[in-house]
Amino acid sequence: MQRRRSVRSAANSKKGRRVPSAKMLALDQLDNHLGYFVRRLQIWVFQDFVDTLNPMRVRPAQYSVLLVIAANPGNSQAAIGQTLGIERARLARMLDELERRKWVARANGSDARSHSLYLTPEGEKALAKIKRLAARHEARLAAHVGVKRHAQLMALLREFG
Amino acid sequence: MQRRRSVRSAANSKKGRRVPSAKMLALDQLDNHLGYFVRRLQIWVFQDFVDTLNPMRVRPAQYSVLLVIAANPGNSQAAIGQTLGIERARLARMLDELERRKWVARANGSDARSHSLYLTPEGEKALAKIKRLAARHEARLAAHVGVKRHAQLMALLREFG
DNA sequence: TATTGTTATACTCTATAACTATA
DNA sequence: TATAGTTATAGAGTATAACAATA
Repeated sequence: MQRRRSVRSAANSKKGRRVPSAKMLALDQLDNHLGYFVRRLQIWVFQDFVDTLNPMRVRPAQYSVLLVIAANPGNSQAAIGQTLGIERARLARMLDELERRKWVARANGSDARSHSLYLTPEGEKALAKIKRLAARHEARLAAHVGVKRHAQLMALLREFG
Repeated sequence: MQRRRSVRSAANSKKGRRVPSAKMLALDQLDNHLGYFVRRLQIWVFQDFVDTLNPMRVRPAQYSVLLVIAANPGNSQAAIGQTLGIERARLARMLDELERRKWVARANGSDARSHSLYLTPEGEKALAKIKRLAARHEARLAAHVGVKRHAQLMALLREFG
């Protein structure tokens, strides 16, 4: 269900196409758009997260869902989705996958329309491993942007929202 | 080819499903991941960009390509793609679309394998309008995160990447 | 009537592979 | 043999709509 390890980490490998020393062109107005830099950083983060978490085959959105279920057991799909900004149709299919892997269980709540979400014991164990890998990713990210800049960015973005 | 104006800006409209005052759950470790905040901000930026640029039907990646072609006329697809980190297969199809709209022209370069990219006069005119809308988006973004924070984030990210 | 969750469709973006035509 | 560009396929993520069961 998941793509195999990214080739990025194996750049210039026997199979990989040689990457010529990137000719960088003028960015013009792009240099004045915060969104451009945010996007470039976000792509790096996403890629490194996927590579680092590859042993557990977990993607960023799945990780966020597992964390929020673990921290708020018994909540509905609607609550999880609203917290993380994940669309309910997408979350339903994501939970199908997490349930298939026996990490998450959908129980029946008081309101018969909704499900109460929990991690299974197996899910708790998996999440412990996942958290260790996620911490490793975060350390790489800090090294990538610079430890000081990482702290400054974190402070600015956290106080914002 | 492009989706109609997002419903987000028309939240709680007659057709839209009512959004209950979002119940926010504990984020746990997510609060220590820079990538989480970057991702949330990136989603806002992307959505606002698409909404603001909707009159010209231009998406962020298209905008970046138009800008870089305009600032570096005559370059190859490979050079544009490397500068912006856009995969060549994706760029080829994006240029098909921009050529179809008569904004971009692919000329033959010295090397018969490559194309030299230019904006057409029509493309130049369109880009002028697009730049005005993009500036409006950037002002909204600054208001959204706070003008001071916007400047701080810009400085941090620009000096980094 | 409104909400929760589900299924389905369509489009964007990313990742790959295979192909052509050149070099 | 390698490069520039194209075409094709698959998966993730997002946006919508429509539906069943329940409130």
